[in-house]
Amino acid sequence: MARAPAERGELIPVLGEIFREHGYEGASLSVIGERTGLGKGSLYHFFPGGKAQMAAEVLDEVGAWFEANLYRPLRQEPDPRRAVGLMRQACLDYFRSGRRVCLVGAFALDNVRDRFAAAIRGYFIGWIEALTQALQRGGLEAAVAQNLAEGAVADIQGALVLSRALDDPSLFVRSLGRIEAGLLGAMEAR
Amino acid sequence: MARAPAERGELIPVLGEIFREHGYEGASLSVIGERTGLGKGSLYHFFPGGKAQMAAEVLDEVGAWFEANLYRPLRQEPDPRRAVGLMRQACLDYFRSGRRVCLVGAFALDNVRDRFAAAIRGYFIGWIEALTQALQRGGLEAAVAQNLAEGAVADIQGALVLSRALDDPSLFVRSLGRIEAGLLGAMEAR
DNA sequence: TCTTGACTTTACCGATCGGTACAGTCATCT
DNA sequence: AGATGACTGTACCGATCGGTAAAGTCAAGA
Repeated sequence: MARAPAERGELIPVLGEIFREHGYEGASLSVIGERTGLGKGSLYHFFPGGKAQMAAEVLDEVGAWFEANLYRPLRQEPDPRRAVGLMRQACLDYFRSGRRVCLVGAFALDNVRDRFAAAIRGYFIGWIEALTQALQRGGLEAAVAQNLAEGAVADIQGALVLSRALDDPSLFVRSLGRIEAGLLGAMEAR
Repeated sequence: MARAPAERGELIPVLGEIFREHGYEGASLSVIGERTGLGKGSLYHFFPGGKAQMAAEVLDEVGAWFEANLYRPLRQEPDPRRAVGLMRQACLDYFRSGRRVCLVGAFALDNVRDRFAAAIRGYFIGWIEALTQALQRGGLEAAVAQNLAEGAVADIQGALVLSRALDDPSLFVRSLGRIEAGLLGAMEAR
């Protein structure tokens, strides 16, 4: 960043990136101040609740993005095969082909999970439900669709872990292809 | 812990649990001291390299456990179907049916990844290679086996993330069943 | 009995943590 | 021009961070 943002709203994505890179505990106020170009005074003016409020708003924003760009298309796209394709593309974009980590997943593994349990839970529940709906529209039975959806979401999270562990973004891209193929195949088999 | 361990070796698993629960940055020396029952003096007597050495030795121990209880059986068990079953059971045991997080996966998402990159990479490479070998013994072509192995390891990591996010260990148990079935099915289809 | 050395206890170090207080700054409105 | 209020810079708070130093404890060996 290195310069002050025009609006408070522009601050949230920057904070998101900081939490993604450093984790909650690792994102110290000095790091945040440095990256946002804002002193503590300004930060506490915008976020009287301090770091916890910053993280909460970032989680909200992430949740809203996924709702608008992933869950809603999954629920509304009439062609379920196309819906799954949209999900794949949205993931590729959002996670920068595996170079970007899932903030919510990282928080889930961290000991801050308890503090943001509701937001974390809502993020994944929303994803699984939306994907389940799409799969049901593809002719799959509710229980089967739910199981497949859980597996696919878990697989995406795992692919992010693994591609970061091996420092190999292509693994994430490949994984997404395999996951999409698996879902399409299941719907194909009716 | 609450009491001093008889041997230094008994310290490592305790440290592992601490890092699993608090992450690297969250595992402060005061937390470590409290849980191990050891003061800073003792800790630095055993680990002159401080927290970094503790984490490194924990990673080594975890790596050794997986080598002995997962990778080696995967490579050596003559019946590949049984090998996959052993992997499932070992994961259920080690990850306490999803109640326990994968330390290496958590480190991979954390910003300490770079510091322990080699150990993290080795852990996952070893797992993927061993599983790939088992799948090849099951009649699968090298490239196919490698792809399936990557996917299975990622899926396990993702199941850990998801079951912790939803606070639902049963999701991990179910996922492991699905993963095993997928691998067995692929070998079945030759 | 005296010595040795592994281990522990305690006090301390400078740095940094999240957070607070408050005096400025500065564009906008009256 | 004067007042308002959003925003910022800076100094500071007590607590805690990772790490060091050194005196003290104590069982085993000579």
